[in-house]
Amino acid sequence: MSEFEDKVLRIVKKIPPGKTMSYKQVAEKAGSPKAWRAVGSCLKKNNNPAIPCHRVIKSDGSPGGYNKGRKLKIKKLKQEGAQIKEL
DNA sequence: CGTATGACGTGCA
DNA sequence: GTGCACGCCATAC
Repeated sequence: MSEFEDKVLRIVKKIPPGKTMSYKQVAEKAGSPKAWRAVGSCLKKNNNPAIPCHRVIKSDGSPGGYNKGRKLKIKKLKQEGAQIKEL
C-alpha cells in the first residue's frame, strides 16, 4: 500500500459520525492538497469496511459516488445526520 | 515505462 | 444556475 493511500484511509477513518469531508480536504490532510483525484481513485479500490468512505463527499456537498451505490451513501449520510445536497 | 481512466475541482460560456 | 472543457494525482494495464 502506498504512503498516500495509508494517509487517506487513515484520515477518512478518523472522520467522526455525522460529519463529512470533501475529497480535497482529505487530500490536503494527506499531504497532497492537489491529489483529491487520487483520493477517490484510492478509496474506490480500497473499499475497506473500516473506512467510512461514504463520509467523503464532493466540495459542493454532493455525495459523489460510492462502490456500493450512491443511493446507499446518501442514505447512510442522512441517517448519520450529515448535511448533503440530497436533502 | 507510457497511456488511459477515475468516487473530482475549478473556470468559463 | 447549468453544462462543457481542462487540469490534477495515483492506479491499472
